[in-house]
Amino acid sequence: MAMPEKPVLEGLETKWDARWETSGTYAFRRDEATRETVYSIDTPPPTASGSLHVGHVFSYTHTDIIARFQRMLGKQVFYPMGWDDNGLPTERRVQNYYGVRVDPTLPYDPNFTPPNEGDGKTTKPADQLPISRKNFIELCERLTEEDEQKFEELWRTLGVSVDWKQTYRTISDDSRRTSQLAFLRNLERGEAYQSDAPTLWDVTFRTAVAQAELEDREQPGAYHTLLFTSQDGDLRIDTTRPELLPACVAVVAHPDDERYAHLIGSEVETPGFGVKVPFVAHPLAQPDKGTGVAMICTFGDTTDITWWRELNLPNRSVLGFDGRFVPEAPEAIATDAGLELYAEMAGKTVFSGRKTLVEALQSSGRIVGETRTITHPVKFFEKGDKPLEIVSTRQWYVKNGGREAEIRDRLIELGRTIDWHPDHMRVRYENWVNGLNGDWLISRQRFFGVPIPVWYGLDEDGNPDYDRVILPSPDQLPLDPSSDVPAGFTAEQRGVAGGFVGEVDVMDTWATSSLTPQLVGGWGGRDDELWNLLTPFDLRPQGQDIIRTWLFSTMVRSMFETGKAPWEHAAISGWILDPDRKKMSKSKGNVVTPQSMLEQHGSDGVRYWAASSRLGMDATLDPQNPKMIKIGRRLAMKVLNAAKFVYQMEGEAGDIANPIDIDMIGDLRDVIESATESLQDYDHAKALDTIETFFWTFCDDYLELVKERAYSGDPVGQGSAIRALRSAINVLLRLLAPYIPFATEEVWSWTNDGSIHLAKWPRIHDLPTSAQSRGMLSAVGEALIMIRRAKTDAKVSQKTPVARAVIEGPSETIGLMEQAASDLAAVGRIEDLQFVAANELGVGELEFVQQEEEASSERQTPLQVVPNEATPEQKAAASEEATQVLDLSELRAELDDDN
RNA sequence: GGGCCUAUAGCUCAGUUGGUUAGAGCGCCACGUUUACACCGUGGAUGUCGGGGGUUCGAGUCCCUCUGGGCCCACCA
Repeated sequence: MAMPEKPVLEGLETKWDARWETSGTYAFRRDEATRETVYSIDTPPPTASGSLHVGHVFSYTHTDIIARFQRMLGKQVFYPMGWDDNGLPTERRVQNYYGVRVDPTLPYDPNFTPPNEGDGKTTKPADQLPISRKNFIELCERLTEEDEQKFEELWRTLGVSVDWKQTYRTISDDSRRTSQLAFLRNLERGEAYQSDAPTLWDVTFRTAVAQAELEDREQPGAYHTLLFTSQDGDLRIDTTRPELLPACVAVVAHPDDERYAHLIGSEVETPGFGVKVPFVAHPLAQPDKGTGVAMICTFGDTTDITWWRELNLPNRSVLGFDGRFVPEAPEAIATDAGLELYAEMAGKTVFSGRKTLVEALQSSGRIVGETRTITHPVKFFEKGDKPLEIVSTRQWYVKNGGREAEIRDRLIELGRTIDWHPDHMRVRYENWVNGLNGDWLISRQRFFGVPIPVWYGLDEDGNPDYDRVILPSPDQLPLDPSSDVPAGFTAEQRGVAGGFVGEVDVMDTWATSSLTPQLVGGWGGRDDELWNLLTPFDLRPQGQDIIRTWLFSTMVRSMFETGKAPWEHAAISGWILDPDRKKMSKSKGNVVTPQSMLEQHGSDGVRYWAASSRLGMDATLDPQNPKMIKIGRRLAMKVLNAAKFVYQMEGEAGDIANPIDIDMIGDLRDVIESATESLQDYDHAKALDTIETFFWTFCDDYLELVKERAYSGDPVGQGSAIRALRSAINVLLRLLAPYIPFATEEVWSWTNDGSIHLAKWPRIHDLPTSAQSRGMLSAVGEALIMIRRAKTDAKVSQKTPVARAVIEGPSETIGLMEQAASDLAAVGRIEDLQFVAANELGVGELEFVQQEEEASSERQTPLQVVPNEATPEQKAAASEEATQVLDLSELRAELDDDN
């Protein structure tokens, strides 16, 4: 391919993405693969309905660098891409985009067309058109497909070397089948079970949520002091949730609290409702909180659940699934006044129920003192807008060690079998495992997701008997129990006494994405050969925020299925912070769209920015001034230009004979060794630093130094230089290829047929000389700097000819410099270049060294070259003197004569 | 309350098992258009290594402690 007159970065993304696609550059060549030669990646599936942000670009670049490195090492890289279309984000987006909502009672309409087709408007639920579940799911599939197209375009622009034939969607038939199969196997082995128990509940979405989906938010609240009645008279109890008083089942104090010891075992009466409840003791009660006595309600918080369980208390729930007080008062409320009070609260929300109760008790004098407002952390569903309530419902769970120490220990053990990058991320995993307080709740009362594939038998009254679980046969999968019929039944028996009813819940989105290795790897009899080829996967790359969800849940599923960890390495990327060191997020309005970033600065530049951060380290990005991206762009540009410069040198490559050429290649050998080692250790940033540092030295010093010789016509010197230059460029391109794949591929194409990304990673025995570096390049670089500085100090062009120059320094350094004397003289335009050993004190104790200043009096163009070790005073003196005697007009004249 | 990470030049960051005078890039200042590169080149200035204490011949590095920043978990009466 022809080398362009003036190489540019613009357009390289489109050009090369298309060629990589048609050439199948990144295709996984299965027939050529064995487990030993495969490098398999368990790529994170981005949420299809979200938008990609710079954080994605950041972490996917990290993964891509590893993928490209491994590919160049000769591995068959299995690098798939998946999309997570399950879950609430999709559901919500579809509701708003099409203006619809699910009504599960409606029949499927095959000719349905959505009322709206546009993004950006949030329609109110009242305006949304009710449609059947199946129609809704079809819309979800349609919209996510459109989203996935956009995502793919972005990844292609970024140069992520994914094999686009290896893609999966978590809503596809295969994925649903895999997910349901894995669930049924968990069920078969007793790892999945259903239980009717208090559950954290989001009243807006009307679904149960799992521990991993919780987050605390600071909320305003208020302490009220209620007066209960004990055998001693008034008993003061502080609470922030007075509205749960009708659900009060006991009051509790710490067993060692002497103030209340005599009351333990007695009964007290609740204010307003007149219910007698036991006074119990429990170590979780904190004497210093409030009055030291707490009321136990079903259920105000998770501590209530613990008390309720451990103290074997009755359940008097008052909040319904909609977060409102249920119509019927708990049976324990028997007084007329109590029933009347409850009737006022029934049907109200938590907020107005509280108001009603507080006003009633204040007027009857059973709330005393001032209410004290506070702010305190309250549990929320991470995607929800209202505080979670706790309701008792039947739900499906998968064991995760939250209740069994033995499972926890195995999970910790498996976590130690994988290499974490960085290593301390393992601690986060272990902290999470050790802090679990319940099994994994996988059922969700939602519509879009993978259905739980079971039915229940109906008794003779037509009520479901949840103990009679009817299971499908594996060949029925994937299935939807609300439309499919279990074996041995007919469709007419659905909902009929003695018949069956389908489970209406779907699985948590993590229940499917915890199976990404299985989804993409052909598990479950779909492709056993592939599964054996890929597992355990080599790499799980992901963000640190989803260690507790994705990483953990994948580990759980793998432990139950295989008894092993699903991967050998986990690479954890950090956050993107804005200039104020805040995590970037949509709600803060400080996000930059990756598309605009890539368009504006080019993919190689953006990749460079991402690559300069180590795994696990947060990176800053100032969208107004993306410094690192600009530097990356400059590097890519320099690669194009330096390579072009080298390739346009005419002349035959000869043997590497010149000492400086040998030494440069020797330095390059060290770079290859160091960069390879870093990359094998998943330290892409360190490798890049090593490569880049050498590359700039190569351009600024070596290339400048030898270019005169490369053009000289001296067959030996020229041949050596050209050979060295071409070898070095060739190696440097390959070293940089994982980082800046577009610029390097462009340059590679000028002199090669195949893709650089399928070229072999450089090895030291490929170099044209096996000699070790003696540090000549850096010594000569020093000399170059001295010469340049002298000219800069003299305020003359670097091109200015010099009659005589003397370089001083320690004899060892001088010796190295001397071997490049002719190159130095050529680049410095020095007629008479001499080297003088300075006294032995040299390095280390410079301030005592008296440097002799050399000056040529000939032709009155003195150039003083002062070794870098000189003190600032000496430098100043030298420069001053030189300036004084310098005849600039004469210099200019000489320069003009040259031209 | 428990845990993890982090603090080095104005900014973003390197700094290996402790070892001469702590580095790079950006920015800044000065100079310069040279057989590729103005999306450019050359050179220069820039530090209480967050504070305090300790170990050591020697500490940015190891230990203790305090402080700031970030994150996770627990608490939620």
